[in-house]
Amino acid sequence: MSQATSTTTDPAVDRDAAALYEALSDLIRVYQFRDRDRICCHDISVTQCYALESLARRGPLTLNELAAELYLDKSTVSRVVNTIERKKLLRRRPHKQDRRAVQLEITSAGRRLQEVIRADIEERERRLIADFDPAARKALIDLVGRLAQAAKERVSTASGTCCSLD
Amino acid sequence: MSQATSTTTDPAVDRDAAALYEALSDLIRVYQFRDRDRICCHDISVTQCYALESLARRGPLTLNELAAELYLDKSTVSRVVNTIERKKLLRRRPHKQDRRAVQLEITSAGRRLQEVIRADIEERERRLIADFDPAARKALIDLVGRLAQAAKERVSTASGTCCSLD
DNA sequence: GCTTTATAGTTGGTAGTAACAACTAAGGAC
DNA sequence: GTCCTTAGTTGTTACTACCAACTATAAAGC
Repeated sequence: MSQATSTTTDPAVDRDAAALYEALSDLIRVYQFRDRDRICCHDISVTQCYALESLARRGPLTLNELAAELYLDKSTVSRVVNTIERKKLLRRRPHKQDRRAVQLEITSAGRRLQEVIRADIEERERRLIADFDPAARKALIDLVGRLAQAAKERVSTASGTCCSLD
Repeated sequence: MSQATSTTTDPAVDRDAAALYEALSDLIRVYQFRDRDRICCHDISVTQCYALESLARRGPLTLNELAAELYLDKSTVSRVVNTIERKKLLRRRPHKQDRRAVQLEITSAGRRLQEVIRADIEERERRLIADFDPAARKALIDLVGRLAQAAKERVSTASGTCCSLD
């Protein structure tokens, strides 16, 4: 964390930032497509799957918590939850302490489906990285993790309104 | 490229695949959000921005070519193009050789907007990686690039119907 | 050259995503 | 107990995304 967080003067960083931008937008585009394709054939959308995954990973959540987890507006999540609930993949339960809130719980069917999808995507992942040598794999996972973490921190601190910048 | 592409027996690969799955879905979720936030304040959506970016990078494309580039159905792209055209960020031109086809061309306003957004996102990218040492940055860019490439190849070969699975 | 057959793009229809704003109901402060 | 806040839902609007059906042009077959 140097003083030059606002605008780097190091040309190497600039170059790398541009390269990373390219590589990441490419990756994300392909991944989005692949996930769309992979997930939709289980009669569930990508967002719905993310929601299930969050519930599977984190246990029961309130609607607001889930919205925060997914970086979505609570109204959007409320509707997404409706759809998933209709498919009996999760349940709305009254919250123990707070009667305004709901507890969202994944059902066993939901968990099963989520497992299938996860296994499916992981299998693809496995094939992708099988060609990488172990050290490269480790580096990749580590770096992507750090990048995600860093991005997450930026988002939560800079959160709120659009274009508030920094 | 070993013989064991279908199901790896190497437990290290399995573990790494799971870890990568976690890290990448995290990253993609945050990035999608961030991009949504970043781009939408320029009165343009993420998909629209991808379309502009493709045209800026690759020059004039037909609608089908753009659809392939974005991994979207041509009907979707046709409508996305409508929206962007309405905003005068691109032009539909008759194709020279083929009167059925259209040439999609980014306008100078489109290019300017795309530049602003790219610079904006790159600035964020720069801050994210500024904390990484140069070697790690290089490794990250290289690995993400390879991953995107590998994913792209898989997608295009395994393409076609959903759940066709190799 | 004229009839298939294929391709490029648009439009219709449907479902879901996503935001903001307005609302209801419940909790907490005083 | 009124006032303010918070949890979720619903109304509204616009866009994303698919498949299927359509029009117009191009290319192949004969």
